[in-house]
Amino acid sequence: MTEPRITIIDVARAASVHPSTVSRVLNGRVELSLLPETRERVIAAAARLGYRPSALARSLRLRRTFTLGMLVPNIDNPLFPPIIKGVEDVAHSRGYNLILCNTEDSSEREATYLRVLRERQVDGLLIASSFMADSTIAELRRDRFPFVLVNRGSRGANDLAVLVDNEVGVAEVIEHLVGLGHRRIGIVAGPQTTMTGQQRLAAARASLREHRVKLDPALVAVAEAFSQEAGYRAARRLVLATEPPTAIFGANDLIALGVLRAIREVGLECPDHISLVGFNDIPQAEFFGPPLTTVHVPQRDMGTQAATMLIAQIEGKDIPAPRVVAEAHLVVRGSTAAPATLARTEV
Amino acid sequence: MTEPRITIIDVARAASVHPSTVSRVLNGRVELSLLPETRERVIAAAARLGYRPSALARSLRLRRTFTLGMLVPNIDNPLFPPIIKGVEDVAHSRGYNLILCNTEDSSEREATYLRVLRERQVDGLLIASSFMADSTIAELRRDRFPFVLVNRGSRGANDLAVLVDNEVGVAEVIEHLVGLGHRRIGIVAGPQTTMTGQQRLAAARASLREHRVKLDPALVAVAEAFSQEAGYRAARRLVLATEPPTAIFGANDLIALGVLRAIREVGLECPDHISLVGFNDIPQAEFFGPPLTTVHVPQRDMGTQAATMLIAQIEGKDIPAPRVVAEAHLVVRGSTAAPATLARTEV
DNA sequence: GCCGATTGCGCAATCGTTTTTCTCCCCCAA
DNA sequence: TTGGGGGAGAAAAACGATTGCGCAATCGGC
Repeated sequence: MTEPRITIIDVARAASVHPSTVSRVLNGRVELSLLPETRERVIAAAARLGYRPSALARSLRLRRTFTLGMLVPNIDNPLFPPIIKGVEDVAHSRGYNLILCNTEDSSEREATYLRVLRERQVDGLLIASSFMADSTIAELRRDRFPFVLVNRGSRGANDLAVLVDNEVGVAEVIEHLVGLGHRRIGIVAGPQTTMTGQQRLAAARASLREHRVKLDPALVAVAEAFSQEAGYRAARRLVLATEPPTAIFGANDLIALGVLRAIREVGLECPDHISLVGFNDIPQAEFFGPPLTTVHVPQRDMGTQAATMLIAQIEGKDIPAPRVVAEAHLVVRGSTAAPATLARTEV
Repeated sequence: MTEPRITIIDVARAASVHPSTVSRVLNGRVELSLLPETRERVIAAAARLGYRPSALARSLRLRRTFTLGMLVPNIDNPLFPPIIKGVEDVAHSRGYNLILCNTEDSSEREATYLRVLRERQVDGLLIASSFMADSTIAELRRDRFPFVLVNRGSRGANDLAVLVDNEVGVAEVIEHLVGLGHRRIGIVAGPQTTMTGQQRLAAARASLREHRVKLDPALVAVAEAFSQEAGYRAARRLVLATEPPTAIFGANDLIALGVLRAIREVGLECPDHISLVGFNDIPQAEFFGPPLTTVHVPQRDMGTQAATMLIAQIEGKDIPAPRVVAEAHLVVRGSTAAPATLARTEV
């Protein structure tokens, strides 16, 4: 730390060559021929001195950092870790590093991080943060800064993006609930400031309409975040309604957990009194009590695809399609059942 | 991207001053006096041109990156996200960035990442990765490279570390189980290549001895990782024993989930046939079916403490104590109950 | 009106690489 | 003997910032 850094110049001196020669040897450049003996001398000297190249100086000169930045809304949401792992896998195997930034759903932090990442000259950006203003994205687009949107769309026509098929996923949810006999279905939507929140709510509305099931406006609540707490707060109104729903669809699994808490708090049980469905199929969903019926999305895959697309863009390679839509399918577990009233009439 | 970068020189030209003046204005240096008018001209020019300082060049010159590196064994383990958030909070508020690296429990990846982080000249390191060889840590110590261990110890006497009080936590677990009447207690330990794995197993043995409860060697299994899958594989032997345990302690919550799966797979129920306890109290533990009895550790706090210590060390400030031991206390939920046999005799 | 202090800013070196261009030297052929 | 060619490595110019030092110009004091 305090002792002077060993530079390429020290190595050059130790090997009695010019620094530029050291650089060539260590980077394995073949354009210029080198005596095998010189090469060995340099390598030996570098090893002996414990030379560690300065990525900083290298990046400054190369104008390339081999670093990717990733903006995640909330790492506490178990949806993201697998995505991050996917990204990291690809990045690592292609020689890139990842700087991860947690925006905490705050657009102020988003802005700060974005600035910092650009100042640090990351080679590209993965944006999973859904609050980010479209204007910010437009700026990136204008600057031709490489980026890929993950799990969120943009108004920009052909921004690179890896999306989830919210329509199909939500349709399967509604289909399942209606099929079980539910007619009084509640929805705890995600924040309507996010595209995902909007899409899932719209898809639910459309799907209900298609099944000719009326959606009681009193049974629609909007959570201010994709979190358990927000889900809980939003759900309270639904479970306390004079005529509560027999099933509730939460816009993601965390919201669904909040709903579950609200259900229990008023002395009801899931799925006996109210069925519950989430979205995302976070890693522990099958262990919940009851095991959560939810929509599975290929999390890790989304990460690897996004990273692959980003690196392709950075390196100027061809990108097959600007947007990848990941399949989302319902996984039926224990949190859904036929409505109690129906069960009763059937008895 | 492709268009030439706007540098401090461009700003200087636009404001008709020398680059050094621009630097002084933008860094708010007070040693040297500047005419307010000049200052404004520079600021205006910088804003007009959309000047973005190069963190790379700055770091190179300053020999300081204002970046922290963090090595995490597995971001999939819900224990870590809250810790990471704690770290990030502090880092962010003190003007530092975080590079997060997921080592996947692979010492090879650990080594690679460590090298990369040092080449990138991070100012300090948070090490939560528990596989890391002591020799590697010794090297950091020898180089006087700032680092803080998180959720793991080291043989090095006074390395900075934020630890969990495994002894007390485990003692409470055993006390609880014994108090409920369990005498046939199984243990699924964590990898014995990690200090945490060793400590928790040793603490359990000690605590059982203290309560004069014999530990049947047939009821001790070691998981090769702190993961659900590893826990499941290790637990199968226990639940298939001729005389299975009436309670099992899993070395962390993920292992406990694996145990739960193994319990169910042989047609038993938790806690009716086998009680289950975990460790860490990961965020969704209370929603599991049954809600998991486990040891709570102040995750986010550990992160903030570790980051605070690291930054203090980097900035050469005083550090109150080299190691902080976070309290760990049992949280009783639904996965533990009196043993079935006992219940029967009591009836 | 002169001298020294102070103010305001320019100069140039530096951080550690990479890469293009240049030089030197040796060998061989005419 | 001379000129050309090519192989091996040296020189030097970037990359974009920071900062100790120095130099004018102004100001105050006597």
